[in-house]
Amino acid sequence: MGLTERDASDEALRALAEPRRRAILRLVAHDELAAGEIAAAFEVSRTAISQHVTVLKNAGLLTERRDGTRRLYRARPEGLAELRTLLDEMWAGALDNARRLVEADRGLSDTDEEVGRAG
Amino acid sequence: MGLTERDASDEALRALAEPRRRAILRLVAHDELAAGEIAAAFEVSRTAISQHVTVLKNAGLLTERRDGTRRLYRARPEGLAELRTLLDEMWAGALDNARRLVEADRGLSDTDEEVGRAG
DNA sequence: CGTTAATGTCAGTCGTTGCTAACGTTAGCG
DNA sequence: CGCTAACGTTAGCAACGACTGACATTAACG
Repeated sequence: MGLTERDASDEALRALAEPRRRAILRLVAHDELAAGEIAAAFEVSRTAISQHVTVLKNAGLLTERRDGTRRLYRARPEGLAELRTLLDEMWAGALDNARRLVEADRGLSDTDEEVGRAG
Repeated sequence: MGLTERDASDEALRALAEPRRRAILRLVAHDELAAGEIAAAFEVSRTAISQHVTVLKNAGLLTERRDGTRRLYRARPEGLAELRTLLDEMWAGALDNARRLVEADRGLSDTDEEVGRAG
């Protein structure tokens, strides 16, 4: 079967996988900035930044607002929230696994598995 | 350039960007499975699965336990928690932005800080 | 209407990565 | 030992993605 997963969560997760895109997102999380201002914060060309911004916009992590020839961007909290929901789902599954180990530990003292260990 | 970010969060985020790796993670979130069992759940070769598991392990999202010639894997909740923390930081920034807009609507004026430049 | 400013888009290059096939490694069995 | 089973590892290839330079587009201004 096709493994070409194409939902919004996948797109947003893949967009966040890029360090440069995360930097852009942090930049526009505090203030609404124009494309030129964003590009000025990096050493790469404006073309690269424009493409990154397009990816972030398609992923629903960014909002575009036009003001004359300029285009202002800012982070979209809803997009981040969706990502956190996806992570929470996986986290719930892992927690279910951890709880199973804890229950097994109640009845058995032979196993030496460690769960929730800060390393 | 000096933008080669190499912390654990970056590695985990990039590991989760792959749909196949997310599927593996969901698989071992419910039960502890051997490498062969994981590979049997997909159409790709065992080699590909082994490499994906290595990536997930290096990202701190997986735990390896050896039993004879077999290697059992299960999800590590801490790794997911770190990712959620990273997302929460970004989310906090976006919320700060939203709160600023709300305060502006109420007529309050606040001092803004300069944006950190990369480079 | 022509010019400039701000920005997006296209084609091509190059590093990265997910994949397969072949080989190496470790643990159990006789 | 030799043999088998369950893995990981390496080399090589094809696809994807990030980047740059050149061109297209849109809006203000005289």
